[in-house]
Amino acid sequence: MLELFSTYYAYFSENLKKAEIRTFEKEEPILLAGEDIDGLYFLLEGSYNVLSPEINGKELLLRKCTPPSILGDIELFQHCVIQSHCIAKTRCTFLFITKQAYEQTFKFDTDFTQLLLEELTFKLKTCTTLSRVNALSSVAVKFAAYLCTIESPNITNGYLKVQNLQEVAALIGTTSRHMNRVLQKWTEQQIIERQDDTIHIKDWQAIQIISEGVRFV
Amino acid sequence: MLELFSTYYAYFSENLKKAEIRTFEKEEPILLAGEDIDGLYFLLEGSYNVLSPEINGKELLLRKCTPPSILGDIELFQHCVIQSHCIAKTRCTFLFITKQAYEQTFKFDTDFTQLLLEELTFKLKTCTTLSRVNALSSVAVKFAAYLCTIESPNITNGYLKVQNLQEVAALIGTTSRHMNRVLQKWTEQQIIERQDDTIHIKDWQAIQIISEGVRFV
DNA sequence: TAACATAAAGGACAGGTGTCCCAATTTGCT
DNA sequence: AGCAAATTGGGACACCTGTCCTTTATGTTA
Repeated sequence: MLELFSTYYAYFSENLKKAEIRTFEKEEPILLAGEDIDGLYFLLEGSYNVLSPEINGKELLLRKCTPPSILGDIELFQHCVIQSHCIAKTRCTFLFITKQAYEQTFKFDTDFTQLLLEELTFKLKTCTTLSRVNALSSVAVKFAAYLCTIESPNITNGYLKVQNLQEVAALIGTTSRHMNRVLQKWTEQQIIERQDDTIHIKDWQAIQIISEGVRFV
Repeated sequence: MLELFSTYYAYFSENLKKAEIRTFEKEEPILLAGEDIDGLYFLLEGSYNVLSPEINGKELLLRKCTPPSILGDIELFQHCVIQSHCIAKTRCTFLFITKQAYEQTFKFDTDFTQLLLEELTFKLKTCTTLSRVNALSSVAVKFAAYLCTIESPNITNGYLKVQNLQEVAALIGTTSRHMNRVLQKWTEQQIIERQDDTIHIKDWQAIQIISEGVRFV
């Protein structure tokens, strides 16, 4: 974290008095759609999910964020209320600067604005991909892609603990009923095995093929 | 256009020697996905569509752009090839600056970077909406939303000339077969009337209700 | 005008997906 | 341990959507 701090926010060194640290616990909401925001958040450590506010009862995973990642940019520059829910998935530490600090100081710092531009273009690029996937891919593809995306942190030896099937369904914009159907089919095809609240992925390669290379970066 | 020029790109006045004008005719490709880009384009006049490169034969309307609008930002900051097709829908005039001019001059201009930040956050905001719509809305909703989006320029007295149903279908990520189905249903419901290559929208309010407020801004 | 090529509309069918609901299981409480 | 409540998995059904293919309309050439 210190390394990240020094390379990524080097210029904060002299402006650090204008920044503060904010921390959120696992599962804690960081921002909720519709509320006002007071500044920019820079994720130093931890991870959070960005979810669209629900539409006909379904929410949708827009993005999974790990450092470096910035929150509040849309709201700051578009002068609008918070657009999406942001929920801490692990304990999150942010460097926070106020709108005023941005307007008075950081706005004029080329390194800082470059940082914002890089982050925003990254978000836009991945959002474009997601939009296309949402438009043209089936639930099976999205589910497989979801599994591939969360693979590393949550899966041990191919055993995936499904925390909450409902939630995963909501995340990819479908119903748990349909998730069960997909799981059933994969079970028949010997790709997975279900036991209690765990999914054992027997044929990881098959899942990767089904995912068509899609990832929720 | 002159007004736009002066308010929007005021600072170009002294740096204008670093910029050039580029023009594209109606239907002409401005940028094609996969190619390299050489700088930033600022739309002064005209309109163009941004389409995702096709996936299983379907392309997808990502954005309809009118001034002010910027092209090449993702590619410049993410150092990647062009992400989407950009096709002129009417004659387009751009102010163009090279990567080098950006790195050497404009990068250090606060007004300029603010402009980029505003444009990028705008794109990101609308892209997020689109992503959600693509994930959770039916073809009927998207088609109605499309009609509402293009309403003003293309529709006179509720008579809409369908230039090419195939194209519209591709734009919203479906098939012309299904478009016909939707049109058929709307005809039964007395919402529209088809005659030759024209759609007469008899009940514009119904279309707006079906669109659920979605717009392809 | 006849014959052919092309494009558009729609019928038939199959598969994906959502909704509703019930049965089985798990959970929680006393 | 036993019962009530909540959760979960899955059956039945309907609708949305894509694919394939036939029919009809349009245009083109000899």
